[in-house]
Amino acid sequence: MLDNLRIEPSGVPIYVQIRDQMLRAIGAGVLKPGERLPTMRQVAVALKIDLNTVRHAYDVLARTGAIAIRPARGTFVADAPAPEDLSARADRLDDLAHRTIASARANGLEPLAVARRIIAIEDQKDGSQ
Amino acid sequence: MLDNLRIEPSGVPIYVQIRDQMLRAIGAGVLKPGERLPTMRQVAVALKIDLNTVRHAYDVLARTGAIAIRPARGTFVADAPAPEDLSARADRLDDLAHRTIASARANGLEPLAVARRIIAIEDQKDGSQ
DNA sequence: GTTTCTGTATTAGTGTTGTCATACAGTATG
DNA sequence: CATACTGTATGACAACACTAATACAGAAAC
Repeated sequence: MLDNLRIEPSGVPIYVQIRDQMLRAIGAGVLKPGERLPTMRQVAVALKIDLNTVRHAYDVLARTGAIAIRPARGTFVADAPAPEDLSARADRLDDLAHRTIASARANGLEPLAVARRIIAIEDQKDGSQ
Repeated sequence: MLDNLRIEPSGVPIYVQIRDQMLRAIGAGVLKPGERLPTMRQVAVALKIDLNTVRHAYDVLARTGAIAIRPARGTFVADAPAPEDLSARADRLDDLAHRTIASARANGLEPLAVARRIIAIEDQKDGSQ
């Protein structure tokens, strides 16, 4: 897990990059429910960033229920995958939706038009499958 | 037009509120292509905000081609976009849609769910205005 | 050409965000 | 209890976003 972590100077906040990679690892099953995550320090050292930056990422994940932080013991992938995963998922969905809307507006596009386009693209894929 | 402008302390930046209301007015046909917008000062005075805040909003609108600013003469709703603009616009729309789909997939989300969420958020905004 | 209207530019204050260095406190193991 | 691990907390910093006060410059009308 640790070896797969990467951060790049893309303008995207480091803690967001970590958060996303953790979510992906959990979603892909690389990290299973109950499994222990790399410690904050391990990540900090591996990526050469500050401990608090990792903490920030873990905090967000904990707040959305994706992981459980146990002080002085470590952090673990949340074991109740059903409800917690759903809420974390809803948060990510909301986040992506809002970012897309902001992006659309910034480019003079109608958010609704973007939504319709996405639906059209997806429908087309269904037809060809 | 001027009378319909409102800003509220919602945490949303003032210039964004103005920008959105202008975009809506243009989209709804309240402001027609070629028509003159309220001057920056008129808006500033009417809303009791700074001239530069209005300028910020107008700048964003101008950068996306929604309006045309003519120094010392006023600002005007952009004429109906040329065919090339329309196709460029379609390209940007397509691009954003695809990027959003990719982003959704990378995060284990259903693109269609994101589209539906965008629609829901936008509908909610309409209702609250 | 003076006045009065337009948008433009400069500068500054305020708050938030992202990151970091450093010190702290709880847990486990011997 | 000593040690080596966990996560936690505090304070500082730079960068940025947002808003504002103020002064500038071009166009138009008289």
